[in-house]
Amino acid sequence: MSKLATRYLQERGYRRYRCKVCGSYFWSLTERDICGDSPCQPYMFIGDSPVRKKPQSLVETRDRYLTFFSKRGHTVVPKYPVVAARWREDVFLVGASIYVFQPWVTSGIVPPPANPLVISQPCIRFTDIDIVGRSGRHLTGFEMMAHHAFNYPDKEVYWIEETVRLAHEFFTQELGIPEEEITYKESMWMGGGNAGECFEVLVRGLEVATLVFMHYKVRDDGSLEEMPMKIVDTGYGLERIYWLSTGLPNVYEAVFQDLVQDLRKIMNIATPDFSLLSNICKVFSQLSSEDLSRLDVYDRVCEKLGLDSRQLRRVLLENEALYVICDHARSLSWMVNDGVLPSNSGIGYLARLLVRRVLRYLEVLKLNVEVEEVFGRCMSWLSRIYPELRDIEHVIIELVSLEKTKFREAIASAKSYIEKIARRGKKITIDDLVKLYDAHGVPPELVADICSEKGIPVDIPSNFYSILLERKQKESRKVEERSEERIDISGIEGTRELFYEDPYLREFESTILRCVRSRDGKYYIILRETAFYPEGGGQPSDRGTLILENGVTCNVEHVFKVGNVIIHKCSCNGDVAEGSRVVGRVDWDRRYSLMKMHTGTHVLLQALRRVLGSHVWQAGAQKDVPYSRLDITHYKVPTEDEIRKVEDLCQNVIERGLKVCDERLVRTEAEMRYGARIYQGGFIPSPVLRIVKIVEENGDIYDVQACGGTHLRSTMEIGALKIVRVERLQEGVIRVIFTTGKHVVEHVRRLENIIRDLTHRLGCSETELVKKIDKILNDVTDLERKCRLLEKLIVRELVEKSLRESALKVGNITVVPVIINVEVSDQSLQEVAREVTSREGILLIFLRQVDSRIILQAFSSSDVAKVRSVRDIVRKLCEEAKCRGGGGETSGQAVFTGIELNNVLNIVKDVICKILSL
RNA sequence: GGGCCGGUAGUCUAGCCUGGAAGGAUGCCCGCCUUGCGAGCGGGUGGUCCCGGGUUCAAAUCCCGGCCGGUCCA
Repeated sequence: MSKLATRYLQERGYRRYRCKVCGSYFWSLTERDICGDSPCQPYMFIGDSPVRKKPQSLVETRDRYLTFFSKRGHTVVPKYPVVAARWREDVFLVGASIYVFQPWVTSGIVPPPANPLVISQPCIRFTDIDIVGRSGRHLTGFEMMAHHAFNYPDKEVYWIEETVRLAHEFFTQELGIPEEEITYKESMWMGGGNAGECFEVLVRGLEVATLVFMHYKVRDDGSLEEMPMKIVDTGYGLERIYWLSTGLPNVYEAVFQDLVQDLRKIMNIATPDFSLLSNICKVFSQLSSEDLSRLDVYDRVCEKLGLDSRQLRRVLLENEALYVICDHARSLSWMVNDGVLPSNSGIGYLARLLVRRVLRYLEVLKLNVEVEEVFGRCMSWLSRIYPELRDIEHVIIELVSLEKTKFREAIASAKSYIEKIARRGKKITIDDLVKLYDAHGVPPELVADICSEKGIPVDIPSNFYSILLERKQKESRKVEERSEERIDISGIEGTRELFYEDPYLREFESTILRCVRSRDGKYYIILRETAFYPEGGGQPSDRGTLILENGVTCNVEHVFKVGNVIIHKCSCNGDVAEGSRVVGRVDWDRRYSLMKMHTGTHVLLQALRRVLGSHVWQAGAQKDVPYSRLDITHYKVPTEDEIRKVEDLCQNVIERGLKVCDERLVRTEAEMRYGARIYQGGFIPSPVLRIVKIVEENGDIYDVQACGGTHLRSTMEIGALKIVRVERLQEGVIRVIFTTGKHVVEHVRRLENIIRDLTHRLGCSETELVKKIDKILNDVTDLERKCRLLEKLIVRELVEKSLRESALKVGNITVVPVIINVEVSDQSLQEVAREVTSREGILLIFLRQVDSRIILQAFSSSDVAKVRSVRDIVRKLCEEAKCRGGGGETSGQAVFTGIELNNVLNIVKDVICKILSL
């Protein structure tokens, strides 16, 4: 008997059967030979929903779910961000509700926020992106509703029996689905590092929920390891359940109903016949993902349904585009709101992919509508359902617009690339198609488009994307390894951290627990307690001195943490004895500056969020003196006006002297109290978080973050904050360089010095600086021109003199040797040469002495080249004399070494006469 | 994080494979034609060929390293 057998289902009359199509075991009230999943059976609910107690909207479906479980002892937990990277480093996006609790809760280190709990968690998955809008049921973004129970060895909440009962009652009692419609298919689920047996809950061909009984950890090699915890991990597809209840032809029509209609209006697309859509969807439900992603899928389906594909292709493609737009707009706005902006690398690329796909559909369909308008409609619809998105509506539209511009540029450059190939009379090969896509971002559909416009033949293989994939897989990857300083810390418990107990402590006494001397003569000292802050969280370590009781002084150069032990790297003027008492003195001037920088970073980040939008998250930070930097997620370099607003807001917070305080909270407790916005500094590998808050006068929170740094008591101590520079670090990441406190004054002094220096050198006042520099630049250009004219005058004179005095006539050719005895630019020489050789029958030879070498430059008229090319002449010279050189038809050069200028002149004359008279 | 493509007058771009006087278009200035506009014709102007190193007699071109931009994939 299966591990998943439940008394509950058996008592209700459920029996175990085996699906004759897929071979899976499943439980059903009535006798069946098909499991009830697609593709084993087609959808049977379209136009005929089995849901008797229908919810009226998506929101109502979610509310009823949450209420149902909350009435049955579950605590409702608010949703988490979709960007999992904020609290874990193994995945980019939340792909299932359980991701929120991995690995801290699932491994038993941290208690869950409630137990049992219920949540509706937005999730994003890119695995099926190619068939979104087409399969009828796939979305990149969806809400996974879930009830979770965490069973500890000493405390069981509930397991399989109760989970199945709750699920069954939800579907039958809350939604009123007749229980003979529901089947439970046995399967196995893996994800996020855990696994377990599961039930797929199926209703008329649609999987509406998965009940996972997670009790394995997945090892790195893929094998399973039993966990001490047993976790009920369920997942109910909000969108699918609502779709089921509407009986509409596909999930998109159900979820995005009025938005789809609105888009049809502005895009001038006719509403298709729903019975046709229903038939299509039923056929699609039985196709594999691979078949669905084929370019000719619509032709095949029409054939199957006996319909004319030419007419239908367009209709179906238009609707696919509509569905893709709705889905992608929702996923994108979720991601942007959590600080993910379109970019060429990292997680940002996934956001760009969403925008690019929408742009691609609009471009291919040639719909007479701008993408800004389309997203405008989407955003105003989405803001009604997800009110937190209202703030970023304009952000989405602006960045979509930026992406559109880039896409247009890509298409333009593709056009010129294609034209170039056509101009050369070549055909467009698969290599070209790959290059156009890979390097320019233009998909083959659009290449075909451009080519047909220009009447260039092109053949696009229908398996283009699999060809691409094959090529990609050949590329290998490198792995980096880092080496760290290794100090033996065995037997030492954690160092007491005085800098947390009192961040203002600058002098302390302690005992040396261990001291290791390294090969380079540095001492690595471990104390029982310390006020020296170790490097971490973007704050550099403290410096200062340790003074031993025997008078030896250690200069603390670096401080770092290994596990819970803090290590001081020092250079000392004597031997350091373990057990000795020491007095530690922190370089307070530096540390106090760093505290101003750190608290300033929090003030600044919050100001940036408030001025630029809630999509702004910290992407990295480094505090330092005299300048610190803060990297933020944002899609363009902020304007001067925005910078000014941010600075003003910071100054306001500084002058109001807001209180800064910290507290230690268990991870889940902190998340519940303050939300995911605490994760600004990146992944923190600890079950307990130190929360740093800046609190307004009325008790509101100005800023709250999980942070391990040393902070001021009041923002007033920052003194002043000035943004020094902003720059684009990568696409979607902006670096803000700023300074605080007395370093602001020093910064101003540095600027003043530069200006003063300039005014002194230029002999003008500050206000005249720009004008003066303009004048100088103009003068320089002017002088350069005059200089060139004079150089040419000199060279011309030398040439004329040679023509008069030393030119040789060989047949019709005049050989003109010119010795250049003044320093002139190559450009002037060439320009004169061009003038002279525009006459017929001239062979001009410039000779110059440079150091011990003699440089020859030869230029000839084009008719001379027909007799003898300069290349030949120079070659002959090199045979006869000690020189190296070469050239082309009408110009060339050679270098002579170890020979006098006059000798060179004679050899040159001889050789040229000889070769020209041959 | 990795791969690929690119960086040449104010702007767009050819040349790069196969090293040998940096070319075209557009803009700008002057002149001519025209009643004027538009346009056309002629002349002129504008370049650290992204930066650094190497190879070479010679590098925009070949090699190595950086910077910047684009793009695809995890």
